[in-house]
Amino acid sequence: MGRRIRTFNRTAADAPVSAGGELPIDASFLESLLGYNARRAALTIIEAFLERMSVYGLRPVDFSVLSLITHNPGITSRQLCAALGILPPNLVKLIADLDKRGLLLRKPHPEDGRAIGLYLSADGKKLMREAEAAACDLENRVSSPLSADERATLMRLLRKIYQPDPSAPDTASGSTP
Amino acid sequence: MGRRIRTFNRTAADAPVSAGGELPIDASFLESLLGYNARRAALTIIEAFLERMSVYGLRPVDFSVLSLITHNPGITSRQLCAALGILPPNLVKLIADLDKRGLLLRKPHPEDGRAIGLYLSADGKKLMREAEAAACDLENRVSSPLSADERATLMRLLRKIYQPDPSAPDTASGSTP
DNA sequence: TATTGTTATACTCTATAACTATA
DNA sequence: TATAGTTATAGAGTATAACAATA
Repeated sequence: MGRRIRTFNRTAADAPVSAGGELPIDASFLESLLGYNARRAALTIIEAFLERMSVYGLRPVDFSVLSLITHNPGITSRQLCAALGILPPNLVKLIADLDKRGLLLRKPHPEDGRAIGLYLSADGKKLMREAEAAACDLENRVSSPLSADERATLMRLLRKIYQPDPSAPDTASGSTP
Repeated sequence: MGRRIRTFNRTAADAPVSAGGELPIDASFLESLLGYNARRAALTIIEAFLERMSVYGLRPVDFSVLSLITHNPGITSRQLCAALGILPPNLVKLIADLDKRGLLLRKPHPEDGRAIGLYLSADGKKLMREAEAAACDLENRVSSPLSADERATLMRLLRKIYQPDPSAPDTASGSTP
């Protein structure tokens, strides 16, 4: 409870309740920025995710890795790094820890002697069945303030931000010197 | 360029271009999650923000702090911490660095001898006029894939996620054991 | 006794360089 | 020579405990 949060733009969720008698802070400029609102929403969801997945001993990054292994058996560390934007040195301990927990099988790649294919063990499969179900349950919970249509619209608009249609005209003055 | 990114769910933006001949990775489960999409969008915007603000020597957190001081002259460290979710010990160096750059004035609080009111210096005001204009320019750029209506809808739906209307019924099964 | 601002410190996350073994 | 996986390490970012001055 009262988990402490990252920086950037955040308004007081768990601020130590003030002694009182202070004027409210004007954060309207920050609140007019898309980045502020996107980050607030992402942090809200990720915080719920952290809490929901802690039962399984999985951080978001662990879940992401295991989910990719689940749906891509034999995937290599290099491919995980590319797909998740993790740097190779930082994946080593993560994989080693999941391996120590008996969730993984590591088999030498049949064609490339340098690579190691990653698979879920029986325990790993069992854990991920539960964890992915929990993720779906959480998904319903965090999107409960939205109608089904609104949820679909939100997904679509978010994708337009990070995967802008290259054929669409760029209406803004965007210059990057 | 080639900035390295945080963890959680990310698909390869700057993945080292593969040797080739590999099957594409199935990330459809991750891509079905609202948190994944919200984080991807937030990171896209924040990355553009980092780049745009680097001319001013401001990280997002510096910009946030200076913006709050701009619109709340005399604000205290404690209030900044509450508004931005920063822990007091972590704000000390941030404020000290902005002060060293001559962007701030620190005046003892007239009523509370423990507190220090924060103000922008003339240089700070000049910098923030430019930086907030740049933030508005960036805002137009990142939201350029969206129509004005879509941008407003996105803002509204994001706020519904992190500021759910308490009077609305919670349709989900949300249990947190 | 509680709060503001601070120091010291630790832990996590992210990043770079360099090694090894294979290709 | 280039790539997959690894080691060691450095730097952010974030966290807690404890202190002095003030309320």
